[in-house]
Formats: sequence, structure tokens, C-alpha cells
Amino acid sequence: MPPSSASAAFRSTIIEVARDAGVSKTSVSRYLGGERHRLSPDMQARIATAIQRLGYRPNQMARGLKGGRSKLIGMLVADIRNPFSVDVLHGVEQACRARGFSLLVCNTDNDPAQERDHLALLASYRVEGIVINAAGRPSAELKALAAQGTPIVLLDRSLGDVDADVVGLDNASAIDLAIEHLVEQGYRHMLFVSEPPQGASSRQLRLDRFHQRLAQMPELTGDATCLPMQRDAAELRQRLGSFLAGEAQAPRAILCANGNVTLQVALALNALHARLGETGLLGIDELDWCALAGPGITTLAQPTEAIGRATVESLMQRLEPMGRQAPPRRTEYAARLIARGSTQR
Amino acid sequence: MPPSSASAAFRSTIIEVARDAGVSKTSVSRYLGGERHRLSPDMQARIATAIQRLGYRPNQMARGLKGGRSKLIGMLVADIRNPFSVDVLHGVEQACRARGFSLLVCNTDNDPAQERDHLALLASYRVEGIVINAAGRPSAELKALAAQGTPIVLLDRSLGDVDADVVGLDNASAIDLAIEHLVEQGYRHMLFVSEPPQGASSRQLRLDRFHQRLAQMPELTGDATCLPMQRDAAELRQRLGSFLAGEAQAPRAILCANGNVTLQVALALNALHARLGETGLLGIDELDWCALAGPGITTLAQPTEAIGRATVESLMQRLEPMGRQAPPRRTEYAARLIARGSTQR
DNA sequence: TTGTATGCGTTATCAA
DNA sequence: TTGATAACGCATACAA
Repeated sequence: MPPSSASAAFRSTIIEVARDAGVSKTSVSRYLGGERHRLSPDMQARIATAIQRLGYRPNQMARGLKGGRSKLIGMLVADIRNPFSVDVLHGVEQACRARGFSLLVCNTDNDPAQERDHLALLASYRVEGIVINAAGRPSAELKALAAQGTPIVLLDRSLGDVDADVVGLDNASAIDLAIEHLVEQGYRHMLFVSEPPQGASSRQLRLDRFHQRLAQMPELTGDATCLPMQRDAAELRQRLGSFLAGEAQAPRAILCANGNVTLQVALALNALHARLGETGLLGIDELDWCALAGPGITTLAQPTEAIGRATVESLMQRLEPMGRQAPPRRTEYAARLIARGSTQR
Repeated sequence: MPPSSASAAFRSTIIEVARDAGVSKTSVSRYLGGERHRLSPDMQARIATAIQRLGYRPNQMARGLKGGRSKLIGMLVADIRNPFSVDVLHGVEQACRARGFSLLVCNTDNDPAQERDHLALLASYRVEGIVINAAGRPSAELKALAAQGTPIVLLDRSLGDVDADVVGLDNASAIDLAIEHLVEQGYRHMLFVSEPPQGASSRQLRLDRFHQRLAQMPELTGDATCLPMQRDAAELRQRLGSFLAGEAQAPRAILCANGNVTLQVALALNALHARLGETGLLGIDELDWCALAGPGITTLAQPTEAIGRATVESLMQRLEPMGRQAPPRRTEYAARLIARGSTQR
């Protein structure tokens, strides 16, 4: 009879199973460790029954303590409320599961302090590898982890000083694709809106590339602006208002650096009663409501699940003894254009 | 010098710190366990230096194994891609942090099999409590956990057979509020759209209440339909099409059981070229793009962060020896109406 | 104020 | 085919 009458959390141990089955704990351990073929059928049956009866679950703490293989992967997400992050997280989780690993997810809210704490937590649980969507500059904890040899894969954002694989979007090509589409559709005056880079390499890369391309194309004029979103939208609205009211004659378009920006810009344009299409709008990151806003918002979709899977792929290679020393590798994916009414004049 | 030359993940232990500092491991243990006041300043300094130098981190596995207090809370989320879930998760995480607990998040994708696996995982890590946004019927694992005395709090969805606190929306009142608003706005013929309840109590409660209210109000006519979303939208579009084309003369409105439904319905209405407002639309769950779709979509917002915090509150009480035996408690929050153009005729 | 010894639940190394 | 026993890293009762 199971100890269901216990009022405090109580769980049976391998010893109790052994006693209940009338065998040694070594045998029970073997049974659990995939060495059943070395046990007599009779013993197997007795152990199975005992495990069932006691509702026994091996204690991972003890397991991890002994062997060192925790079968755990840690993941740090900069912003769990960002749909892009969640989609990638989903891919990472699936891939981990498929490889027999469990994923410990930590949200850092783009806060370096939380990032440090969570990193310490993951380290203390002896995760075998870490996927990190970094917030800001690399912390001492991260460097220590890397120095100790814990495999690390950087997601979306690379980190100076840290020698690790990076998986993410081909940011330069994405910007090229966006500008190319906008030009094709006849827009000639562009505003790039981003959140402040603050060490997020993908943001910086997109911003840089925008400036670079603009300089290369004399037929275009444009500007870029970096504003913290989330805040009161007044500043953004004002900035967009002056862009729309500017003296330039050319058709105008706004390029949003990520999904969060796209949302805020769309809200601001809505408040300004701008007509999408007449004012071009293209956002990086596909969002599930993009078809709903006005004539639909044109986006550059990232292959989120693929990115997630590739991340785990990289990590798994580093887990192998041979993959350990390989030089850092970048894996970049192309964005896919989803054209909608917001870039249709 | 730190062992940064090690190629494999290597971490120092308390023994190495003790040796390096020239003290016993007990002293190091005390230093870490918040008993520094009992150590001589000199020894404190030596230990601190050694810890620093070796980059030492206590092994939580060993700690958990010894004391039993893992300082870990586990959370099962039925659908990590649902914004409502993520918002609540965010609240739960904050509250846990504030109490000195870390949160282990597991996504179950509404799949009972994954739920079982993750539950087993959490149990094996000896989490001190579990927050669960259940997928389907209670599994044997969950019952076992509950029977063993692990405090459990149910989020949004209650579970037959499981004696646990439940925190969530006051579903009946929410439906009442929705219907009341629609009636006030002049709508008389209503369609309630939901995903199949399949054991999700909140879905069932909303559906039941809708039927009940409709029966009480002779001036109203209406119907309810349960469809799996995510699928191809054809079925939903067809269902909505026939609702819109029905012979009833009265103004029509659609009531969506949750955010996911709202999205799919909005997409379908868009495809059908229905004009929002003329066709009323009200959705449970506030979404960040609701202001953007046509004239804006009216919603019933759930106090997500409050729900998250209350959940942890309940859990913490159960963690106390005295709170252990208290009878199960329900905590229900009222929804807040956010009126927009979609319910403006 | 400091140190020694024991045990947490498991796996691995022996020996039988 | 099976079992006794020694670690794993830490906290704690006990001793000094």
C-alpha cells in the first residue's frame, strides 16, 4: 500500500524498493539503469512490482551527485513575453526532449542582475549546457562558466569576449531584403525604428546595415531612431509624426527592427490616423495578428523553430568530447518575406 | 589561478576550497550557510579569497540531497505560446524570486504525456511545490505527488479528484459581464465560440454559464460551438459564415472564450469581410494588438500578474507546516471590460 | 571559534 | 546473476 497517508512530502528510496522486493539496492539500480537483461525474470518482476507499489521515483539529486550527468540543459531568455523568444524556446525544448535532455528555462527580463542569478542557479544544478539569449554584456558568471568548459550557445545575440557558437538570423541579408522590397514597392524615404541596442548584437547589426545600405543607395533618403518601447508611447508617436509630416516628397516607409517595435509603431500610426500602405510599414518578426491590422502588415519571418533546433544541435556537438575544442561557429538563417498590404501603395 | 585551462567542465568542491583556505570544510560550509558571525574575521577572509580564486559554486544537488529543501518551485504550463499563460508565468516567477525560490518552468503543449514526464522530472528534483496549469485529466503522477504531500496549486483550471487550491478567473461573472455588455450595446443574437473543453474546467465553466444565461434571457437567442483552433480555419470560417447569414433579424455578436479563439475568429471574420461592430465581437483575454484590428476588439482582461502572485501566495501558505492541512481554497478574480469598436454598432 | 564524523540516495567497483 | 561497499558534495550533530 502506498504511503498516501503521509501528511508531509515523503518519497520512497531505492533502499525501500529493494527491501520490498527482497533484493539488494544494487539490483534495483541495475534495473533502473537499463541493465535489466542481467537480471533474472523473476527478480525483474519483483522489482517492477515494488516500484509500482511504492510509487518510487529515482532522486535526480542523488543521481546527479554521483554520476555528474544531470541530463539538464539550461536556457536563459531575455524576454519571455516576446513571441519570437517563445517560439524559439519551443523549438529548443522539443529538440532537447528528443535528445533525452530536460530544459530548465529562466527569464531574465533583460536584466543583467537576474541573468547573473539565473546563471548561478543553472551552474549549481550542473546543467550540461547552456543556451543563452543574452541581456547586455557578458557577466563574470558567464565567463567563468565558459572557462570551466560548460558548453554555451548564444541565441540571436552574440557576445564579445565569449567564445561560443552563435545561432540566429542573417541580419544583414534580412535588412537588405527589407530595403529591396520597399524600394521595389516604390518607397524612397525610410525610417528605421529600433529599440536601443544596448549590447544586443542583432539590434546593432540591423541598425548598422540599414545605415550602410542607405549610404550605398543615392536614390534613397532616410533616418534611424532608437527608442525604448514599453514606455509611454508619446515619444514614438511624436517621432513618427514628424517623419510623416517631413518635407520630403518621396513615398515614405517605416522599417521596424523587431516584433515589439512593429507593435508599438502600428499602435502609434493608428493613433496618428496614418493609412498603412500609403505609409509603408515592414517589420522584422512575423506576428500572428499581422494579417489583421488594416490591410495587413508586411513582415520578415524568422525560422524560429529551425533556429531552436539548430541551437540544440550545436550544443549537442559541444557535449561530445571531440566537439569540445572545435572553433566557434556561426549558424545564420535567412529571413522570409511575407508581403501584405502595408507595403502596397 | 583558476582552472580555466581545464577542457572539460570542472568545478571545485567545498573540500578544495577548504584546503586552499587552510581550514576545514565545516568552516566553509558555515561560511556559506549564513553563519559567518561565528567565524573569525581572518578565517572569513581566507575563505572568501579561496572561493573567489577557485570560482567555487556550491553544488545544489548535494545540498538538496542532504537537507531536503531544494528552494525550487515547479510550474507546468499547458501552452507556453499563449500570451495569457506567459503573463501569469511572469507573475509567478516574480513572486517566487521575491520569496527566495527559483522557478522551473515546463511547457506541456496541452499533451498529457508531456505533462506526466515533466511532473516526474519535477518530482525527481524534489521541488517543494508545484503550480500547474493542467492539460486534461489528472494523471496518476499528479495524484501520487498530491498524495505524497507535495503542495499543489491549480492555475486557471481545476481538476476533479485533486484536492488543491485553485486560482483563476471568476468565469461565471466574466460571462455575465460579457453578455451584459453585448445586450447593452444592442446585440440580441449571440454565438459563443470555444475550443473543446476536454477537461479544461475554465472552458467548461464559461460554456455552461453561457448556455445558462441564454436560457434565462428570453429576449436573446444564440448558440455555442466548440472547435479545435490551430487547425485549418475552413471549418471555423464556415461556421461563422452561416451564423452571419442566418435568418435571424436581430443584431449579431460573437463571444470568444479565450484569446486564441479571438485571434482565429478575427482572422476568419476578416476573410469573410465582416464589418466589426456591425457584427459584434467580444473576446475573453486582453491581447496587445486588440486596439489594432479594425475599430478595435472589445475584451475582458484577466488580472494576469495578480493571478500569478496569488498562486504563489497560496503555495507559500501550504509550504508552512500549519497551512498544510487547511481545506482547499478557491481564489477568483473578476475580469475587467475593455470596450472598443467591435461592440459599437 | 573550529574540526571530526556521519548520512542523504545513487551509481560504480569490487568480490562472490 | 547477485550483493556488499565505497564514493559523490554537502550539512549537521557532536566533540574539542
